[in-house]
Amino acid sequence: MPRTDLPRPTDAELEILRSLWDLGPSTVRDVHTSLERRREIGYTTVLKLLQIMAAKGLVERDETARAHVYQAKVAREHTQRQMVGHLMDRAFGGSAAKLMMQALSGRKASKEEIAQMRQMLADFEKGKEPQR
Amino acid sequence: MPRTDLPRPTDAELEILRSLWDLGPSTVRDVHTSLERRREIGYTTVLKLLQIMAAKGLVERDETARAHVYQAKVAREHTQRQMVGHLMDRAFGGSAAKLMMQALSGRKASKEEIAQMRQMLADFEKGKEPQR
DNA sequence: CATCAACTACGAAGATTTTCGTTGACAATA
DNA sequence: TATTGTCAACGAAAATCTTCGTAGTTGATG
Repeated sequence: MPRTDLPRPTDAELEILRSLWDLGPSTVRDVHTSLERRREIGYTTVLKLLQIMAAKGLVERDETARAHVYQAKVAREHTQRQMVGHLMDRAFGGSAAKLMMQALSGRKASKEEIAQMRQMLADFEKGKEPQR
Repeated sequence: MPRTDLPRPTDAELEILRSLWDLGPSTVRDVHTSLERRREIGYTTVLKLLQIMAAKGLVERDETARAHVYQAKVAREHTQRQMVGHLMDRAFGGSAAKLMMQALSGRKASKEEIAQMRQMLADFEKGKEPQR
């Protein structure tokens, strides 16, 4: 199984992935409609990006119907892990604690979020892999 | 005071900044020597990057001596916050908890680090701004 | 069937980033 | 002083990323 690690998505690619993760398998039209709510972007731009992403292996294409159906081939969590790992290495010397410090700094985090994080730490210490 | 927010550094720029943060004010030669320990990179490449970064305001240049001396104009913590904030927004829907989850996932974090994080959460809840 | 709408493929322009070679100035030194 | 080494400036190639126009195909509709 030629499971080379897939490349980190670029900014524009991440936007697309976010749509796909939310929408599930979608046509170019679907993705474009979804993205256009956030910003102006041409239909063929989205098409091209999806084609490129298919070539890279980031998405999968079903050509059965005339309007091809794309779906994310990388899981949201996998990509998140990949990206945060990259940042942690390059900007935080690999320290999760420092990363977290700056993540909280200057932001408001809800009680629930704090509680969630506390729970996570407890679980993690018990050797549980973080969920989701 | 025209203090517009400085741009996020690119990958190569971040590399340079890491050197400058560690070394303090340095000549191009210093930075190049430091970077070359990690990977092959031409001297003029580093020079050019520093020039670009000076134009962007990411570093400051002292031209007094023949060999100009550069120093980071953005603090490490500021840049870290900026970058992690960006990632949190674009890939984690703004959730620090989710970010942290993936940061821990699949990694080993030391007892000390966990304790540190726990302390941070406690402090944060008390309204303390994270330190450093 | 002729027309129109929706779709993919493709090329390529534009923007940004990364890289380095070349040039000319200056300084150290033989 | 002639030579050699170090430096900044600059332009530009190369690589990557983003954007979209145009062309051609297919399916639906009058």
